[in-house]
Amino acid sequence: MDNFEWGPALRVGQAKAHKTLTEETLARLRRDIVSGEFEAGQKVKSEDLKKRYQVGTSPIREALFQLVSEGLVRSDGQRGFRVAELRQEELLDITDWRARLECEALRRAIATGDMEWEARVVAAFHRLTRVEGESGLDPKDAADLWEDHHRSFHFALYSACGSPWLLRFCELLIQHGERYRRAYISYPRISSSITAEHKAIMDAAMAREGDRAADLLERHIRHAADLALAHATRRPALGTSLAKKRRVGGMESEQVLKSRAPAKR
Amino acid sequence: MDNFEWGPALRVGQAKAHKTLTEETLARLRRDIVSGEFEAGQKVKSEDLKKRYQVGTSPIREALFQLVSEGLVRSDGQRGFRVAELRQEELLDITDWRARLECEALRRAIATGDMEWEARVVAAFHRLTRVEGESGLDPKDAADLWEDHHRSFHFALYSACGSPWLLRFCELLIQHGERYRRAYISYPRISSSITAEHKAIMDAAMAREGDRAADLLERHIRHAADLALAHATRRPALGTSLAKKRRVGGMESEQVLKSRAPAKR
DNA sequence: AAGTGTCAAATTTTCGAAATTTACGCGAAC
DNA sequence: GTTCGCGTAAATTTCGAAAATTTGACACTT
Repeated sequence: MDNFEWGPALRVGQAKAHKTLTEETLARLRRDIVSGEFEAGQKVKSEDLKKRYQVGTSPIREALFQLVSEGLVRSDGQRGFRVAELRQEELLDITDWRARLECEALRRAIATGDMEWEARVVAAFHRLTRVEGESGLDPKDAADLWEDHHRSFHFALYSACGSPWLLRFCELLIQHGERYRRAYISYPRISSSITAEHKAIMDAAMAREGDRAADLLERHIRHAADLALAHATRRPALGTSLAKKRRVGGMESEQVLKSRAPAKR
Repeated sequence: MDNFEWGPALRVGQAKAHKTLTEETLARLRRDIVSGEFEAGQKVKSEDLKKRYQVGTSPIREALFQLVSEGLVRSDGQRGFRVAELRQEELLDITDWRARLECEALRRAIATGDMEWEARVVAAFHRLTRVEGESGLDPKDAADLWEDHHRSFHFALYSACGSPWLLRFCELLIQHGERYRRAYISYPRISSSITAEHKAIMDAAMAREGDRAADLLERHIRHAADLALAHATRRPALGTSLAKKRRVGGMESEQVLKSRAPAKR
């Protein structure tokens, strides 16, 4: 509990109530970018954001600048902001480093984690499985909820790694990884195999079997990325190198592209 | 040439002229924090910064928020900003990751770097050695100048690693490492042994001997950190609780609180 | 056609002041 | 002597509008 100095970014559950408008806006904006509410490469006009989040110029810009530093947003000279593009290349990079760093973090946590860490992991896993059964929610909300808890579960696993910097790097990579996954796979179906993977990782961690846990985790990470890549190549339109985000008139693109409209309320 | 999407942070030389006030303020503020112009843990009042940098509220706050994300500044709820503290523990963490990640980056660059990369490295080294001979400057300015080129040299070495994320992580770590070094060693004397280390690393890299280069680089990084730690324990005032970090024996005590005065225009 | 220059609209950046919130001092009560 | 309240001062956050910059269109020339 002394290694959490950083990033209110990924906290969920009894998250500290966001106190300033900037913090709140940051969290919302980040969520909306990661969840694909904004398209990759899209220009974000502060005027739009002001209307969307009902705040003034300052909180918007302050939040945007933090996201620039996190790599989710890019700021072009005096020409405003854009959502970061998606490139398959980058997904590979992210996946490699996730595998490297998260496995290392998990090993360290397993080596040194105490009972409190175990409790955090078990609790996070429990919440994750609970949330998977949740019904009666708008699909988008359900996805958001699941992703929140998914992130929390992973983060809990690493939370006892003892290295704030490692934790921070994992935090960034997880976030970006999630964005790729959600962009490429319009809806993350919560297959039971994923759940099984999580359980296996947790079991290995609780049994303090570092090698096995790391191995399972690496598979888990690569599996997710492979799945995303498979979808990506199937419908190559997303964001990247295709200059114009021209909606190709095919039937397949109809349903998958342009997955969701901005915040229906 | 395609891996530099991130961070105007560490560019030097023909850096793109900072266009917005926010960017310029960010660069200046970062430099002043890293160089120790602001003390660790010190509260930074936006009013003071406005006067110091002669800009309005927005650029100040926008810059501060980016630094929060980089870990150089912390934002306490609605209670303003503080310069991040220094902890010997964290220096160890940073050093470990620098050794790991920078060596990896160097290996990759050596494996795949092209002639342009070689040219960048050689040029950066040349500038660094040139700057070391520079005389007739205010010591602080000389230090700033040297550090700029030192950073550039390291960054050039890794620039061909092919992984934007790795590069970004190195960028962050180098920055923080520099802050620790400069905080602990009030004035970095440019010993000829440091220069020799740089030359050895460069030679190994140009000879495409990855193992040797990585080994030298790791020594270089750890050497710098050890030096800093030695100074740190000699005058324990800096930052926070000295905790119980051993690492380097030496006489403690000898209170030389307060290494340098803030600001000074 | 292609290039150029100008002007207006749109957008971003920046400022300064209002609105909130926190910090501090001082007296009263226990 | 300490703790609690309360009111004022100081600082931070937030807003909205002014200033500066970019974008796009249109006419004009080559």
